[in-house]
Amino acid sequence: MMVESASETIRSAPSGQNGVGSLSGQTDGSSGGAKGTTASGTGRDMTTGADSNGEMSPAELLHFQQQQALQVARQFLLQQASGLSSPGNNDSKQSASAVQVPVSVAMMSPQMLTPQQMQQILSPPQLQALLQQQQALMLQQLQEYYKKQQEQLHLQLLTQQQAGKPQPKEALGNKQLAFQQQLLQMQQLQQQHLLNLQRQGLVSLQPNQASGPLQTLPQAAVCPTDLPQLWKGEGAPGQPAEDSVKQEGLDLTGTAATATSFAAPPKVSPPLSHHTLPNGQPTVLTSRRDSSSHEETPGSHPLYGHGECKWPGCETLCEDLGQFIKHLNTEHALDDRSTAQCRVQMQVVQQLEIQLAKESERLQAMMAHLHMRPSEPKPFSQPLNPVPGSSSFSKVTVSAADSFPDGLVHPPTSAAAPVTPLRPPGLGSASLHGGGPARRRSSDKFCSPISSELAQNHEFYKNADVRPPFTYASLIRQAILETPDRQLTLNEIYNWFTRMFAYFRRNTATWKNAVRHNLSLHKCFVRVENVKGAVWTVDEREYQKRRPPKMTGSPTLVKNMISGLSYGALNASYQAALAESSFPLLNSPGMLNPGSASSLLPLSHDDVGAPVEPLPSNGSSSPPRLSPPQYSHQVQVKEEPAEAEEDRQPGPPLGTPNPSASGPPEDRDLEEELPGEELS
DNA sequence: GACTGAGTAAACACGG
DNA sequence: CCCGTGTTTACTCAGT
Repeated sequence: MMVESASETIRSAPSGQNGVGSLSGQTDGSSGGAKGTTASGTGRDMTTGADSNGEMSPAELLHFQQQQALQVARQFLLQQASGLSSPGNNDSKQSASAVQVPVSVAMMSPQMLTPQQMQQILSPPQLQALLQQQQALMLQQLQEYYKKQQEQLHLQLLTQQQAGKPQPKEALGNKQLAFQQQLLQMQQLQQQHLLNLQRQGLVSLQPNQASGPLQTLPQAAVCPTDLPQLWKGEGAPGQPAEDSVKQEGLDLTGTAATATSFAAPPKVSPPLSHHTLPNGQPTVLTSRRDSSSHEETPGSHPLYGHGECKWPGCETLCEDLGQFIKHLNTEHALDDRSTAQCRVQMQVVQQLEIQLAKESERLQAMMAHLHMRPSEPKPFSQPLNPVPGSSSFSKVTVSAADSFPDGLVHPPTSAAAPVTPLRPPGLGSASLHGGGPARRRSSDKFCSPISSELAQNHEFYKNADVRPPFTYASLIRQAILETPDRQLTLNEIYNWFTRMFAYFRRNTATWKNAVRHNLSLHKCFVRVENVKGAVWTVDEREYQKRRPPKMTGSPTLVKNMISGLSYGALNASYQAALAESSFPLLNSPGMLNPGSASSLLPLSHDDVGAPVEPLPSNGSSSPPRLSPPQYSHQVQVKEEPAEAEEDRQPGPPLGTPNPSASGPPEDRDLEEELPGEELS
């Protein structure tokens, strides 16, 4: 019909979803724009020279860091007094602290400093600690700084690409080079600063310590490829955060990632007596390997790649794995230095994790923003879990959940998806299946409780001319239950439809007729003569009955259930389904207001009461549970009295064992209902 | 292929 | 007579 075609078009529109593209675009834009400098300019400047950069110059940064270092130094001295450092004896304390900084430096500044340079700087305990703290600070600063640079570069790259002139990779490489030069410069400044400190007696350097303090900077340089990738990963279109995480993990393979796995300080910090294991690997490394999937791959090692040692700051070339192992054992044995390096690496990882968390948060916020735009509803991957595999029961579940219009029961939708999708759950799958009149029965099965679904996509349905994935019955019921007194006139129902759904602002004759048809057809809708005329109410019991579980497949099972004699015969899957479907109900007892609640309760008592108890899955036979919706449905359908009306017979059901009353007691009911509904 | 739920269309009755 | 409301029937479609 026309309606259908209309919905069809609408569906296609949102499904086109170019959200990804826009998302990425925004990401890039925000990231780049936030920096406040023109990407192009920055990039070129960087190519030529470090100082021409318009942003915070390395010198400035260094100056700032130096000031911080002084401050930290004072703090450190105080801390030393309080014995904050390593618990071990004085020696260990000294050695540990003494090693840490240099090591970290060494591992961080591999590319930047030559071994000689690194050896050059020696550090006493205090300096070590100072540097360590300073390092943390600078690490953060550098990472941010570097990130900015990368953002700019990325932005520039994008800009140029958009201009149809794909920038040669060299350009980017040059920029990175320039940036590294900047870093180097900063390192040098830092070294000078350190020397000054040394002269002043603030610190003294030990010869055997690997590199100077400045190496911290390089740490960022070590990760230059990592950070940008991480950033790109999140910003890149179609590249979910997960990918970025993966990338990070990959990039940091052997470093950050692995370090994280064995980040437990106790393991690392205290110098262990034993250095190597049978396999020749250091204890620390071994443990790391063990936890790593890489370990399993013979001939590979997380710390070995491209023929060189990936140990932070090492890069020693190794012909093969064997040589590498040897190298590991000799150069990276479990000593203070390695331990300190691990610590530093831990810091790196922590920083990255923090950064990742931040970026993830941002990504979510961006996605939320984009998806929540009512004007541009975007299709969304099915956020709901239609309970695959239990289709026959899912329906019951839905209906049960539907019984709580107040929205107390929220489908997994919101929980599952970080962002509340505007796109109606049912649209993607069944509700909009093409062609023909809108037959959304299936969608109804898939959709979450109408109340929550509506609550979440309220704006969407309100503005988008999309047919809601609910049946007329469920919509009518929702409309009625939304009102305080749980009753509506026909006209009010009409109004609710038009108010809530843009879709129902057209073809009024059609859907109004359908509404009337449903009101009359379904027993769950009860017409009540009111002072002001006739109003419609909902009989929850009937509504629940309306959707008997698809037990057709197992008539015997149904019979068994009805008889109430073979509850134990219920197969596990069915019981599981019962339990599953029961949860929604369990959570939403409050949803029922006096009126509907009263009507619903009987149901639970009737059907649940006897039958449920035997069911182990639910564990509790507590009436409020209504756990066995399907079950109850079945029973009701078959034998339950049709007191659908106003459920004024809560007693009978309870008192008289309905289950067993497979016939006699409720004859009248059966006669009333069966002919019409079941036997028809 | 039968059964069933759902949507649509239409006829009809009734009362304001 | 028109309109809104309510009931009922018939048909079709889709899922099981």
